[in-house]
Amino acid sequence: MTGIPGVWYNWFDFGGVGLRMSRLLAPTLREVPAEAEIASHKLMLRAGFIRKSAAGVYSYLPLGYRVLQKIMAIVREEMDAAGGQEVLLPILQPAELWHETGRWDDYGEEMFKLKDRNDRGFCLGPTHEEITTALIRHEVRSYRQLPLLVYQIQNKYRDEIRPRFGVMRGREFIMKDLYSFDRDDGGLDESYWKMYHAYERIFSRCGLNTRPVEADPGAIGGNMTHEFMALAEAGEAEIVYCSHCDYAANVEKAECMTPGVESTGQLEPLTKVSTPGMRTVEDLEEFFGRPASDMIKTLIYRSGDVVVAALVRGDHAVNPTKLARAIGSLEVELADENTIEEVTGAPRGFAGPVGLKGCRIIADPAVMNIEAGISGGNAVDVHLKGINPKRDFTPDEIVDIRMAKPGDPCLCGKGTLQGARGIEVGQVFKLGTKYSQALGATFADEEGEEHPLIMGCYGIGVSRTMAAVVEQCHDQDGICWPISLAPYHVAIVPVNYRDDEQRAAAERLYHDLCEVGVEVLLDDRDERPGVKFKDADLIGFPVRITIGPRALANGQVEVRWRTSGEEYLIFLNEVVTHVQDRITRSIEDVELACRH
RNA sequence: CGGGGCGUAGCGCAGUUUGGCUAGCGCGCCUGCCUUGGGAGCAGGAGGCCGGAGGUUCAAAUCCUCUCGCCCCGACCA
Repeated sequence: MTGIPGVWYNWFDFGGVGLRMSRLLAPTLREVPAEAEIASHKLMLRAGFIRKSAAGVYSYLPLGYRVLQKIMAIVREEMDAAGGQEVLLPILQPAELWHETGRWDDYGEEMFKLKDRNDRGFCLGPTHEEITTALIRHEVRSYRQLPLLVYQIQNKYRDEIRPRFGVMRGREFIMKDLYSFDRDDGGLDESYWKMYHAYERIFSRCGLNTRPVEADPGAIGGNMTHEFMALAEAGEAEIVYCSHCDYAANVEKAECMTPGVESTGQLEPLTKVSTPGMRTVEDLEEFFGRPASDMIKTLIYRSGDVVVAALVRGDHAVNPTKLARAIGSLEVELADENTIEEVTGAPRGFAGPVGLKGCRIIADPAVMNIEAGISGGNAVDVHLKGINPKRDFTPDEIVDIRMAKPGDPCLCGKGTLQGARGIEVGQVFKLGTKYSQALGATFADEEGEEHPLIMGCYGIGVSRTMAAVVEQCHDQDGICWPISLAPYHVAIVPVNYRDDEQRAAAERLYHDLCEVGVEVLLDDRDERPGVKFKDADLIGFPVRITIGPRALANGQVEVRWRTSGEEYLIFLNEVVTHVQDRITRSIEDVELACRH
């Protein structure tokens, strides 16, 4: 079969590279289904790409499945090019493995758990660290077999607290996971960056505008990780990036410069002030006539049995992820009213660091630069002013627990942090030995000494990537597929298919384009032209070739490019070569561009 | 899990407050005519356990109880 480079032909035939619209299962909807909120969800439903089967569980119709296949093909090419080997692993996984790593309980409610007829525990794999490591521990013995990179592209299952936005956050979703096994940190580092760069290529080949950001490793463990964020307003993640340097991070992790001392050189005496009913920073600003940056916000958090007071400047917010890290736990939550009273001796709104005894105190460095601050007095309706942190209290720890926000100065000292929202389409992790140790996956070095394998894991949300692309590539009329992912490259639209001349020209063009390997859909329906144009725009074919009476009389047809709106007439005898060339070139351009 | 909302034809909705006649409208679907450069027009037609179960009543889409499902906002994640 001749073909266009980069186009992946499935081994089970789609019925050639062409298809007639009258045969295609793509039920387009004029009206927007009530359940859809964001553009990608609406459009994927309306264009007949997906249908819902349960909350967070979707069927992919032919057009949707073709797009998925193309994404997977790109992922495969890049994983293989980076030395990955594809495997197929169980989705149904035995509970014992998950008990060995402790994640049967850690994963909790989010894991789909089930039992077989003999009452043995199983789960539907939410991820594949356990099963992969368990496989490798039996098969890899020697340093000579390293590094090893294995990956799989499969359905994963997570009983999400709140599935939403169509396939963006499903409970059943397709994910690529690659696991790297190395003998030492140097090897891991190499694997990590190999994947990092492969990800950059994958997403640009998919036509996605992504940005790698530093992230918090969270529950999965490990110590270094980047998330690949597709920039989009509908994104659920908040990121910041520097206007000057390369710094970019998830806000959960983001750091920024600690504001310097704006010294007045004058210390004030510590004074008690009666502040009836004033609980918020805003109340205090008004009452004292001082800016929020003079306030010491004191928030009581708990994590299990541990209670801590978190101190940040009044105009800053606490970053719970950083706070959790600071106290060495996975998560923290704001303490309830009772706990606050117990610890501070006052109701919520009057906590302060001076004289606070009931718990650990963690202060953000910015707090320590305040010279004469205001904070709660640990008694009803009492605040203290003139607080000098260095003089009046001693935190147990001074550590960055502040939520960075747009406008804050970057650590580089030159730029300012900008804000953006992103869809997390991929993540690369340095895992270390957490799983290899728990599961006893070791190798023998040159001396015959056993060591745990050093692991990394690297995920791509394949189905989510599809939604992210639609989120970035659409307009009022529908989806604008990048050529590399389009379910078909070209739609041929005869204005009136019943017209003999138009039909003959359309059929010939259809045949010729198929023959040179262009993926083409012929709209042979007996519909009025408006209907066919609307559907073509909605589905998002990169190229539309319209065959109408006027141009056809001159032996011409109209070529229109979906994304740019570029439109021109071309002679029938040139159109095949022309379209094939342009499509080939635009695919190759993207591929070349991401080779360096 | 907390808060809010919704389940009536394939899709979008009205009707529910104040129980009552054959359960409606638009889109889509089927048949015919007509029409063919941006979701045409006319005529005819099919399609409903009004989410489910129980109750109140002469009578329930409508009132009561219980249940199931879905959506949105929050805490989690590819």
